[in-house]
Formats: sequence, C-alpha cells, structure tokens
Amino acid sequence: MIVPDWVDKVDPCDANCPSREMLDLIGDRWSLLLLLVIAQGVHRNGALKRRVGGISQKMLTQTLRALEANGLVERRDFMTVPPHVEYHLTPLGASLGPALTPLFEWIEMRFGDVLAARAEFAGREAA
Amino acid sequence: MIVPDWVDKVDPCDANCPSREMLDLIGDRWSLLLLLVIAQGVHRNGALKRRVGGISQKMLTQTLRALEANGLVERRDFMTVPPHVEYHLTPLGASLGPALTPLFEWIEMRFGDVLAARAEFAGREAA
DNA sequence: TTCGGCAGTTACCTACAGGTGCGTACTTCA
DNA sequence: TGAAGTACGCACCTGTAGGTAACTGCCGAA
Repeated sequence: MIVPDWVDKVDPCDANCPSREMLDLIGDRWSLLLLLVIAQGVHRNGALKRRVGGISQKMLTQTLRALEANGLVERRDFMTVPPHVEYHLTPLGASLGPALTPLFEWIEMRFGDVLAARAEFAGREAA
Repeated sequence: MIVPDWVDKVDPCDANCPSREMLDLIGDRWSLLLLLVIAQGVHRNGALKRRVGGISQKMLTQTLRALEANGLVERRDFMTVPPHVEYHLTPLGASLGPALTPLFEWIEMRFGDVLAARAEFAGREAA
C-alpha cells in the first residue's frame, strides 16, 4: 500500500496536537463557507447572510466572532449610524485558502467516486 | 486583498455542492484521525482503538462503517474464530491523503500565529 | 407615522454527536 | 475454572451545535 508522506508529519493521537483544535475550528458547518465568501469579496453582515443562504443571524455572528478571535478575519466597525461593519480576511486567513485548494479539488474530482462507492455499498448491504 | 484562485472553483452557497456533504463526512472528530492511522499501517480494531487514544468502541465502529460506506476504507473480515478483521485504505481513500497535506502543513506552520492572534484578541476584549 | 434595513443581542428549544456500560460467542492461556 | 482478548451490537444518557423568535436604536423612504 502507498503510505503518503503526511503520515509522519503529525500525530493526531496526541490530544495536544494542534490539528485536533484546528479541525474543531474549521470543521464546523459554516466557518469554511464564510471564509470562502469573504474571500470572494462579500464583506458586510447582511450581504453575507443573503449570500450564504440558510445561515441564521446567530450562527453568522457567532462564526464571525470565532474567526476573528482566531485571527482569520478582521472586523472593521465604521461606528456610523446606521451601523456599518465590514469583515475582511487577515493575511493569516488569506493564507489558509491555498491550503484548502487541494482538498476542494479532491472533492470535485472524486466526489463521483464517493457516490459510486456509496451506491455500491448500499447495494451490497441490501443483498 | 489577494483573492485565492479557489474562490471561483466551488459555490458552497449551493446546498447541493458536494463540498457541503464531504465536509460533513470528514469534518467530524474521528474520520481524519482514523484515515491517518490506517495510512500509518494500523489495520485492526483493537490496535486502532489503542492508537487513537480517547475514541470509544462505538465511535470507532461507527466511523469505520461510514468510511467504508463512502469507499475510503475497505473492511476485510477473515471469518475466523476468534474474529480477525482488517481495515485498509482503498485507492480512493489513499488519494485523499495528498489533498490533506497542505492543510496539515498550514496548521503546523501557522498554528503559532493563530495562538498569538487568540491571545491578542483576548487581551483586547479584556481591555 | 409606520415600515424596512442596518447589525446585532438575548432567551429558549431541539436534534444529534458522541460517551458509558452491558451482552455475545468463541478461544487461548494461567 | 475463570480471566482476558477478538470484534462487535444495543440501549441509554448528556452536552452542545445550531435554529427560532423577539428585542434594541437609529435612519431614510413611502
């Protein structure tokens, strides 16, 4: 079997391994989505909410706060009335993008295979 | 701001986008960990359980079934008594490894920055 | 003068992820 | 004779992720 190189680079069995914590951070339903649309140039609360259909105001605020707290997005409050707030990627947040590209490409390329495997597995179970 | 290339490749706002579903699959607490240790050459139920400290038998079985159902691992039951079962990566599962490498590398390289940002943010909040 | 948009906050509720503990059927070793 | 390892399945319980609804204060437009 081919063992990829990444197997030696992290020890996920160590509960202190940062990968555990980072996967908790970006592994939820909305974080990566928000990172993506902010990178696409959508910066304001209302616009984000409309663009990411299905997200509640609560989860939007909560997720943005978490991303801000971890230095991935920057919140700019213009202190005007009516309120005007903008969210932008920090350099750190922007650097995460390229790291995710291969994963999204894998999903695009291999999702068909996953669906096929799923169908084949379901068929085997039924038999 | 630099817009990475991946922003145009997927539309995560579309609920039908496979990325939503795949992130559900690998975004949980154990899937990536199990993929990793299986890639490292640990193949049997008991060995996996000992290696991934903290996982319960239930979640181990449940996660392995999910990975099997999606064609990422193969379950080989030797039909012996006492039971002997081995789990191996399928070619599809093995192909996921390289797609994750940049992400893990990003975590390794940038986790310090995240911690620093977190500390700085906590300090700002307290003030 | 009332309504909608701005960017939230708070309280409350539900569903599910995940943990604990027990049972199964068999074998080998002490 | 019984303890431990092998690979589970099932029932029950809890924590929390995430959703809903109602509220704030201010403005401009109809």
